Amino acid sequence: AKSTTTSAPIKPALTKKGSGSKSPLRAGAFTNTSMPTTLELPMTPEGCVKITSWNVSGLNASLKKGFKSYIKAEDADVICLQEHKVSQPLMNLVDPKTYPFSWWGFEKDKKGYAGVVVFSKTTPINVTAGLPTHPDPDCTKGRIVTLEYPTCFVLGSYVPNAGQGLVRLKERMVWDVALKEWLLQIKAKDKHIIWTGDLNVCHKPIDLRNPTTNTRTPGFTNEERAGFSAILDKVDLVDTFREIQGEGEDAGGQYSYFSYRFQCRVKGIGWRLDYFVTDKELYKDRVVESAIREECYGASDHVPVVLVLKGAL
Amino acid sequence: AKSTTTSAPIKPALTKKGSGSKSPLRAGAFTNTSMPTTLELPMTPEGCVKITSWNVSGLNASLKKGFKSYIKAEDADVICLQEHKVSQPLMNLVDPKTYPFSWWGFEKDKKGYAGVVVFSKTTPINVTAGLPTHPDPDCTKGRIVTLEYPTCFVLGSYVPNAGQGLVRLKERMVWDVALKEWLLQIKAKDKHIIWTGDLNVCHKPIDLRNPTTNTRTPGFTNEERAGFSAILDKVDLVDTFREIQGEGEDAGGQYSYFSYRFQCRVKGIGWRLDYFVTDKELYKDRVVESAIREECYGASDHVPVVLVLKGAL
DNA sequence: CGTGCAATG
DNA sequence: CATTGCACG
Repeated sequence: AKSTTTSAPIKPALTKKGSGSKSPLRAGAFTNTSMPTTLELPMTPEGCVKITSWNVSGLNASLKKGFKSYIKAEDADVICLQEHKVSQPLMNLVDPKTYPFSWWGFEKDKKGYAGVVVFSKTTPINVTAGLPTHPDPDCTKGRIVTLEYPTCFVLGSYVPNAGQGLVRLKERMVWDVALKEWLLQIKAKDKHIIWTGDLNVCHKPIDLRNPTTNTRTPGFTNEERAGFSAILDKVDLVDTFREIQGEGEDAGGQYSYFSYRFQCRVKGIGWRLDYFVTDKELYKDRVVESAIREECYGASDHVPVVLVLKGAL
Repeated sequence: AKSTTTSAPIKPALTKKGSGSKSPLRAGAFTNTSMPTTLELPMTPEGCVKITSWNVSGLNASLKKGFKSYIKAEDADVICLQEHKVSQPLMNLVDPKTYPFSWWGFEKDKKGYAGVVVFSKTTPINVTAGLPTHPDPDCTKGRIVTLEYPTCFVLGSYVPNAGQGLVRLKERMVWDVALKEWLLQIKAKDKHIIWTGDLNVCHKPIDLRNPTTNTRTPGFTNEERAGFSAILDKVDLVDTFREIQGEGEDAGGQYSYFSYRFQCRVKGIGWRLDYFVTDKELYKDRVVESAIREECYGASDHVPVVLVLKGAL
């Protein structure tokens, strides 16, 4: 499954690639609607670690549609999954020898809803379930986990959706504030921060295909965008993918989510909802690549995103 | 779709056929699990009418699995369907020119549940929705309709299931009594009676593959069997299929329902739940055939049953 | 247009 | 092992 032909340079992503105009379909864009039968992904470069984040939109369904082929092909050091939607840990989802550490989070009192899980090749020093700074921390345990490694914190998260008609926009804003507080608390511990997951926000117009018609759609309201901006500003973090790609004319058109409805995938109508957000030092000194695995569509309505870092976690 | 090669004799079914031993699979038994791609069924004999009854287990699903090919191949004069599970009439389910009459019954306050519908080439004199003799007649309108034709009443029905753990066995017994009363009322009008549908009962051990292990399973309790017996006795009706086939060693093994579970279809583990029950005079003088369309499996967990009658309705 | 659940059979 | 509606996205 793994390609042995690629021996990536240390900073490949910093040479922008795969981007294109905002025209209906970027040149060479992927429009497959099911997982490719053979999946070859670049090896993790020597001396680097790779983290992947993927909203699987239901593990049981994803398993039938190529989940494992992606996991094997990517061979990430840390795997963060969102919306597993199972009510018990699934065994042998990943090879337990390769990933001795796993942590499952479940939504309180709502079976088959949300849920995050992380796997890791190395065992973290410490694990924090949920958002301790949230007014109702118990209700966040299915949505976020903080893994402490020697050099950094890795946060795998599934940020609450504001809901149809924005009925849960207030709860979302409460979450954003609580998360900001939590990030400030762990930042005080003088370790690097890697915040990943389905953040359920498009930060800027460049991050979705149709910004003008979606200003009151969950994920692109001013409130959510401001909430995200505030976190980046106050905690002094950067959106690694955007930082690398820039905001120029040719930087758009790469998305991590394509609605199952209206044939959005084939039409290239997507949203960038899945991120790797890091502190600036880590970004500057250690980030090698921040990429969207757009070709890995079909086992979910989201595709995985990956971050490659120099050094160890 | 219709076969023009068959010119059936007037009383074909009275020569028993298709029956066999109760051994795991009857010789020549159908074990297809999806609708046959080409479906040829005998034409209605000259001077006869044909009625079909079919529990479709969800019309929308059935439509995707060959519903229309059966309807066309059978070309019945009256079509009685049960468990349509839609909340509004579906248009063009059958050709409205061929079947100018239709009547839809919906379960009160329970969308996507039960529901009967009838189509007829000739328009009945009178239509009675539901069971007027029932303590709560409104709650029976999704389950039974009585069509009055010049020479007979045709009742299309979906008899309430006693439920898991027999939690609704009492309601079922109330229904059975109410139906008996209703049949006695219409019998007083000196017309023939044809009661059809998914009657949700196996009358005798011969009517299901595993009688001994199912004495407390809904559909084969003493209470339900006695309720059915009482109707036949008190209203003086006969189970046409059993009357023709008899109760001998070779008469079993023909079923109208095969659970989706446990590969019952392939194993030939079935139940005869769908009937044509008539008054004895009609049976003696006019019934030509009472058959189970066992080959028409796959668009539902039930197969259609048909009755062929001499003369007009 | 998908995921999951719950009720129903 | 199917069907449906529902909540959610």
